[in-house]
Amino acid sequence: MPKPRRVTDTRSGRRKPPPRRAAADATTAASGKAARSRRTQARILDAAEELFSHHGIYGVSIRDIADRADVDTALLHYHFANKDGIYEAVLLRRAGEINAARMQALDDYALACGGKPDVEGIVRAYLHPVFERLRNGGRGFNNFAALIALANNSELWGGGTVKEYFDSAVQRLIELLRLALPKAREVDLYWGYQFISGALTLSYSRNDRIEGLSRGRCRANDYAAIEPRLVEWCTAGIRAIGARR
Amino acid sequence: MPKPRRVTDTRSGRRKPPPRRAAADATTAASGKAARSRRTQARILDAAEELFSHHGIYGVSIRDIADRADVDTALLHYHFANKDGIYEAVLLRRAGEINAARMQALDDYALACGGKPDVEGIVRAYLHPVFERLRNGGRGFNNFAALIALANNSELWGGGTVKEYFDSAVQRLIELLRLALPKAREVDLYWGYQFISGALTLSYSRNDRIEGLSRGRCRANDYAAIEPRLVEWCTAGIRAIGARR
DNA sequence: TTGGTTATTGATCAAATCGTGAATTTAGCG
DNA sequence: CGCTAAATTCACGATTTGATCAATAACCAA
Repeated sequence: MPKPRRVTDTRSGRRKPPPRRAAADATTAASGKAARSRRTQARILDAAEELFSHHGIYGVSIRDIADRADVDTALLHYHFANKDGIYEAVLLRRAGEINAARMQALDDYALACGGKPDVEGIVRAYLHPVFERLRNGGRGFNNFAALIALANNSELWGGGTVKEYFDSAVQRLIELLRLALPKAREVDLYWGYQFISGALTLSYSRNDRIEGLSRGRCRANDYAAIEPRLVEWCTAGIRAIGARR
Repeated sequence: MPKPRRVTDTRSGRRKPPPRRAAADATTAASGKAARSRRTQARILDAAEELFSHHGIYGVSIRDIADRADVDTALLHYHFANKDGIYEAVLLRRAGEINAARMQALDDYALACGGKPDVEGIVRAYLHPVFERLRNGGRGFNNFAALIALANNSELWGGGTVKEYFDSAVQRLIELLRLALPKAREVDLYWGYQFISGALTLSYSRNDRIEGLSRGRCRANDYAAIEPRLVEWCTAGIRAIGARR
């Protein structure tokens, strides 16, 4: 049975000298001890990200990660204390960045529309940063996204803490929708977000079903096909749901 | 590492006398050896269903299931050969029934509408059987649904085989949508289904986020609130996406 | 060079896990 | 009743897993 979840403060349990990444300068210098350390940490996280996204958190052992990253298992404990630490580090590495990008896109649009946002523009701003990264972010981001999809539709590890990293952008999204649809009821907007989230999540999850169903006419990771359709879909949905009485 | 996935034919690997449920009569007789056997199997599956839906497949051990079902671990091997067998049995127990119900609902509507289906009616027919069971199917069905949500947004065990149990109803759904929207393009209907599926899946997954986001104004399992909104949402979305040029 | 700190490895432990085969109970049948 | 086969328990072995500790390698500063 999974040991009692202790999502908070896994890091404090560490007994070995903690790596102090804080003091390191922002330069991605290719030499030096600190740089090397950072590189191995990244390699470990890349391996963990990929394996976790495929097999789920409990389906991957510390040894699996160490093998794939080509380091000793003890090194994982040295850098991340324990398995929880690795998992959290994997999520935190990208969560902040993507949320910030969404926030930025929404703010940009809020400015550009001159106080008169419309649903389609809002939805597009909210969705685009993710699709952009799905297309150009390399395999790493796609693994991360699949992992998020896994965590999002379950209460597996990190269920509590990590999801909150995305909350601020969601609140901003709803705030803008309120401006665009002043007559819509509060709860309807929240349900609308829930539906957006579900469709988006499935888009980047590891789920090939549509390929079989459509007999190859749709490819599951054809993000260029998905993005515009999802924007139209959500726009129409929100307008419909926002018109409820 | 998760042992090499062998989703197909886990049952054949069994080395002990297979339980022959085929010959059993349909009566749910409360006495007799076969009946007792069936009851314990059901208890095992109930336990497994609940645990799997919470912790994922790799997060649950055979012992966990045995403890909760209050039987010996060896009995699980006797009835289901191994962990894969239990997992598949959990899914198969309900997958056929829910798919058949959906099929029936779609057929009923196709008849009732007199050859002139409209999007809203189709969507409602497709969604209703699930929501009905989410409300009245007892905790067991809700566990099953959460497990499906988990499997649907990942490629964990059963990813290949089991999902296909739902395919026939989906094909029927799309067939009807084609009638309702003769000008829509094929691929757009498939993408539409994908978006429906995503939103629906998130609805019955174990994901409380909306409760925090809405500061308690929406409850994640308030299916009476979700169903009508989801119908409106999907109807509007499909119409929009079907009007693409 | 030397010495100290950090990063990394190798060997190993205790606990947990899956699975098995022998033993025991239970139910039906002549 | 007594026999047989199915259902269930008991005890155990092999392997895996997360984690630790001492020992070594890499780096850097004096």
